[in-house]
Amino acid sequence: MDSSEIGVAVDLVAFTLAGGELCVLMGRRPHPPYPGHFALPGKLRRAGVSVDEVARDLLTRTTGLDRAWMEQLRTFDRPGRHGEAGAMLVPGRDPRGDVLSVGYIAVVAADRVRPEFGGELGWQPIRRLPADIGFDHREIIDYAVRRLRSKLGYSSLGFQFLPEEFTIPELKAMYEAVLGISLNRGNFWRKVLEAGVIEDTGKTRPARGKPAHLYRFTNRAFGLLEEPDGYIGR
Amino acid sequence: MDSSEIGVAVDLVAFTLAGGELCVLMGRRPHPPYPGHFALPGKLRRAGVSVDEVARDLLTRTTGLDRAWMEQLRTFDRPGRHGEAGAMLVPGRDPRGDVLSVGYIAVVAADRVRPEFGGELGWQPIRRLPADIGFDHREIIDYAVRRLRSKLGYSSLGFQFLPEEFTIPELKAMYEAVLGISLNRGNFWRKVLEAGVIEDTGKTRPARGKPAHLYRFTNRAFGLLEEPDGYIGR
DNA sequence: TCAAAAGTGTTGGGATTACACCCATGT
DNA sequence: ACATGGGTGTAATCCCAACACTTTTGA
Repeated sequence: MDSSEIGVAVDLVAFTLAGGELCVLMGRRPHPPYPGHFALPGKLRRAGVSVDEVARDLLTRTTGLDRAWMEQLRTFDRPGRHGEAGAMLVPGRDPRGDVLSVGYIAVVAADRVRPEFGGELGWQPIRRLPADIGFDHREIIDYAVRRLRSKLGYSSLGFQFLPEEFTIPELKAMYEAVLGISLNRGNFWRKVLEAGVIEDTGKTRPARGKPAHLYRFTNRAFGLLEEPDGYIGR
Repeated sequence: MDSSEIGVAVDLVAFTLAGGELCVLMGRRPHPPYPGHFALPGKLRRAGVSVDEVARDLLTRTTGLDRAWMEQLRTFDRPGRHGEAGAMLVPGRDPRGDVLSVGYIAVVAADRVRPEFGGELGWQPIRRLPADIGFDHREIIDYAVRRLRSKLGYSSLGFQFLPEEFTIPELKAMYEAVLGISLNRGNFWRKVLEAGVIEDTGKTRPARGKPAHLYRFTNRAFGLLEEPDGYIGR
């Protein structure tokens, strides 16, 4: 890439629930820049291919899934500062050149995750992220976590973490893992049932005590309120 | 621009209150593409200059202001579809080529607006937008209005529409104009005073009836809750 | 029969809503 | 004095957090 050209990259922040914790998909970089560092899955946008398509391709290549909840996060841009003679004074977000990154956020159901896919990739718990993260990817992840937590409150996004059928305690555990707080059992119950967004399947799942009812998500109530903000894909 | 290259543009959605209505800054295009159509102020990003800087420069060139509340909105990208022979099948968002746009949103105080600046530019009321808007700028504006209305509820953004000193009825009128709804006078009063985000200046402004107190914004209360981006933590 | 986890009911208080009423000023 | 718009009080209601209690299973 010529130094006067601008590159456009797409970086993907894919979340899942693993081991009861909120995790993000990252890999260890084999080559410079930032060799040995962790980084988000990323790819350069080529002419004629939209960033949405690049993000979807990234998701498929890294998780094996071709459909999941995704939306654009933000564009991250910090070019390097050059002096009179053209020497670099302050490095930008990508040492290779002037590359801006369009961040995407994805949520993957725990039972759909295939960790072996994509070679070096793995799920990193958000509460114990590696210290050596390349580029500005730590900043991108922090921003993505805030957006995720925020959207959990006013959208049906949370159900994307769960399998087709789930119990209310599992639903509660998901909220607690993502938000990083603990919720009141009784109040959570009433709230989620009165919202009318889940329906009983009639089945139950054995537990250590009383078996729990299995529910499934129904978009009946959310559908009216939720905007088609960033839903990509069918 | 070569057909295999990617262009990065910045488009600015600048809002203000004019004539008691929410308005957006637009100009009429003198040249193709979309000659005679309305469009947002926009500019190509050149190497070494961040999109933030381009957006700030756009604001200065169009409104004469060098500081105002601004934030990145989203990146809009829809390249054209080409057939086997390279012929265009479906046009993209910019007929000139493969240009993605990083949208920005700005809020300008009504008393700071200089409509004569920037030649052809003018403020268009959001409720009566022109039918002939070029590119995908109508989509960008609609998205920006939704974001603006949403952020009004959980951030101090609204005060950016008003001059340094304002009355509570003026504050209420601003909220009503931006949200497009009417609010209860008495409840608005209590809510805004109990929030502790404004302080009395001691001065009054004459009105048709009883003179109204002049207040000024104090970020004391918001400062603790508001994060850099506007997300409120708990 | 006891522990563990699912599921339900009750209650007090803070926030929101609707609306009535008083106050200060120009004409 | 009266119309106009600023400013205040209050009762009804809704929502929510806290917490105690009951139910159903496995060991």
